[in-house]
Amino acid sequence: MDPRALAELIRECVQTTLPESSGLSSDDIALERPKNRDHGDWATSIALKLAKAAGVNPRDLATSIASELLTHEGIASAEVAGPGFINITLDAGSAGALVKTIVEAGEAYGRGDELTGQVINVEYVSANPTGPLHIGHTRWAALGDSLVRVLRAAGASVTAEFYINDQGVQMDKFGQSVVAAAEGSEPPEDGYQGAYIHDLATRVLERSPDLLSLPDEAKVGTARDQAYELQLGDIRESLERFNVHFDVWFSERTLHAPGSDGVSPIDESLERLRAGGHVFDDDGATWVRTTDFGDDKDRVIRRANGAYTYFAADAAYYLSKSDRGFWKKIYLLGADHHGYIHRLKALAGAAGENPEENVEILIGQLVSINGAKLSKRAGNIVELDDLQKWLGTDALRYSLARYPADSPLTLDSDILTKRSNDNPVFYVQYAHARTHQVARNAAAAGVTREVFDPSTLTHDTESALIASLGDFPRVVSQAAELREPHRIARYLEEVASVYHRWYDACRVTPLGDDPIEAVHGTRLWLNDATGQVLRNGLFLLGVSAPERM
RNA sequence: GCCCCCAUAGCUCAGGGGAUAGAGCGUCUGCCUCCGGAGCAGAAGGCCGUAGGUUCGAAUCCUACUGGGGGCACCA
Repeated sequence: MDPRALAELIRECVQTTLPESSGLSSDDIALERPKNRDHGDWATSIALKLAKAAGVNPRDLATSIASELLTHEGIASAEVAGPGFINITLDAGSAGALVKTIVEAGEAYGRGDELTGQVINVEYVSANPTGPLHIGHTRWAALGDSLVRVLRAAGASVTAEFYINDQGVQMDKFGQSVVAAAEGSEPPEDGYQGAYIHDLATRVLERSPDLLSLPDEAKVGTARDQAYELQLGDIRESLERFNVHFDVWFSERTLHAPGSDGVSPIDESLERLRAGGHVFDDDGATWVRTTDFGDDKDRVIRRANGAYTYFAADAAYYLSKSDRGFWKKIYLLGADHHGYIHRLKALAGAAGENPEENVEILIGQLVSINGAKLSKRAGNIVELDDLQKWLGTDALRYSLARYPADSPLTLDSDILTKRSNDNPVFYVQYAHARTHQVARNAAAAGVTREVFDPSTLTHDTESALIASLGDFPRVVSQAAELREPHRIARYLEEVASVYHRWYDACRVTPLGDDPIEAVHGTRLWLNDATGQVLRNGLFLLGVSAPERM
């Protein structure tokens, strides 16, 4: 019996004992795994929750529900504890049936439909194409990609998008910096520096040998656009190597570019906002009254000199996402961008959407790492490429996805480079490799999955492992709803731990010359189910699940 | 000044109202005659920043304060 079925059963029992609770749905049944295994497979506090409104004693209500539960098949025990908890133990056969379900579902196990029908755009990383990705981008890349995977697992239709800030003065500075490197002259003030700029200059010169003989304006423009293309290509390659995939690379320039009618998307979006009544002119400039939607000050969208602000591009970009059919726009931003929250929410309001529902901004705190060498190449930052070569994709992705985004994080390089259970990613991957090793050994010993008798799975570690595997769908669904992929990692560590304990206590392959019995084949199913769950979970984190290590 | 985030074991961190607050590291003690010891079992270590409040019940929700991080452009 899986948790959903159990929750439904409890709901029926509650309704039988307390008829006035007919409005209850199985989602209202708070079902949790007791921390202490002695308290059974599952516990519910439903009696505590309902007692007050019903005007009855919680323990009495719990006792009635528990005795009703006991009349149903599959429930081994239902005991009332403490103020009114009901501790439920499933019988071995009923609990173990889940094992076969998992193996048969395969990759689909854990996927759900909670978010089916939601069309979501997730924008993350969105680095300027003027230099390599650094450790901060790396955190959002790992987190964002995992979030996308988790949302998809929950049934959502998700587009992963990278917004390229390829317009504006910083791009010109970038071009000037490359020219300076090519000429061997001083870079501009606040320009880009580091060996990578010289590398880019060399590559640009290879593509455009006549660069330096061009007139100044064309020279900077050419250098800028060529270096931009090269740098963006490097960023894409870095991300693909990091197992992070974007569906859409959205160029800010396209928002500024006039269409055949001479009107740019930004021009058009300004008119749309104006038509909505949220635009006013003051002091020669054009403003959006974002204070109507909770912003702390109104925002200039077009300066008195006629130039659009960055906010104008934000607005046009937002409308583009809406026009492309995205019901929900999720932004992953660094802590230094939290000032954007009100502005983006206000844009949603000004666009006639619901700021609470259509925009979601996840602010991530800073990340740093002990023992990292700063990149001389890119000028004293910690680069994604260096981190990846140093720690490996799996360790890096896992350790970044393992923590919630909203707490500052300091990684410990000593632990990440170890190949032992100090290092959680190896602990989990090792458990997965072990499921394959056990399966190989079982096959060699003649144990097969022909027999499946879940009533033989009676050991404490077996009921614990089964219960743990049964949690996976709800963990995925929680991770999706809360936008917290780190829950997957924590869960996998739990599964790995319970699996190792089981492995220590229960053998799949009989000892010595002992005969092969039903329990061995059944345990092979359990072993394989565990491997499947670990594999499915690691996939959601973008981490490999090796069969041998 | 205003806004956002954080504060849990010596360290790095989990714990979206529930039972005795957890994991790994570090410290201490056990377990290799057989499926990988890259593992397992156990011990020690906590006024959950402070003070109030809500609740049958608060690390969790609310308020204030203290301490730390980040941010407040007609820059991009």
